[in-house]
Amino acid sequence: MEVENAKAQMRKGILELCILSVLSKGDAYANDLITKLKEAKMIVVEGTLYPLLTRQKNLGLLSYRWEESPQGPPRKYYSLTDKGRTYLNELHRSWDELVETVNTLRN
Amino acid sequence: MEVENAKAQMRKGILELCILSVLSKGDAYANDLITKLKEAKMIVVEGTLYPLLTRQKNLGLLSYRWEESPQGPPRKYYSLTDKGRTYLNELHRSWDELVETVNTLRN
DNA sequence: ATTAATACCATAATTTACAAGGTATAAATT
DNA sequence: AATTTATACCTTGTAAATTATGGTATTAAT
Repeated sequence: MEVENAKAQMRKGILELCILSVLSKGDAYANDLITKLKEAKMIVVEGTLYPLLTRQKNLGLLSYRWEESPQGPPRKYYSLTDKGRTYLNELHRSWDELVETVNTLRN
Repeated sequence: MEVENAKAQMRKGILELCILSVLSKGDAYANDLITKLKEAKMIVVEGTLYPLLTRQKNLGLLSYRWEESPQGPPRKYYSLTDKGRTYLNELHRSWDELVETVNTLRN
């Protein structure tokens, strides 16, 4: 049980990196993101995702446009901005450093 | 600035793994840990470390003994228990999975 | 006796993810 | 025409964690 908690903790803070990574490969709306992240075993729920997307948009990392849905209300498609792309690169560097750090401590 | 925040976020939840990793190589007291983690570029502050050590001790992952200091008050040396060692192995597995997940999303 | 260095710990505030619930749109069903 | 179903976005309250801050205690040196 404790391990589950630890895994959840580890995932925190990496979500941002994962979301931007998915968007770097193509625009997506919320459900796309949830599906793709779940496929990669990175679990996210709506209540976590929506505020995060809004925050990234407010920071200028993302933009969005409305698009009709084949069924139901319109979808908000998010797109990585130039600023977001730059930021993602920095995140990737930080992530690599972190992996290196853990390896160092681990031996 | 935003990147710094993100880096801090990423570090969260990985601290536990790092602390146990350091202790797996030998007993240490709080300042030892801070020094060694800082050397590996994993920044920790006292206010984070002490509650974490206490929690891990309460979970039975760590034990401790008092030892005289050459200067100043006695030191609390923490030691990994058998349970802690088992737990650390599980954390390592979780960490490897997480690295794999991020790699998948990243391409 | 006072100061300085070391060390442990507790409390309050901020931040974050998550659970839960709410609102709205469009198509299909009755 | 009205209701149901599926989809989609969003908000609020709660629980958990880190961090900032400050406090207490011990030892040695001044």
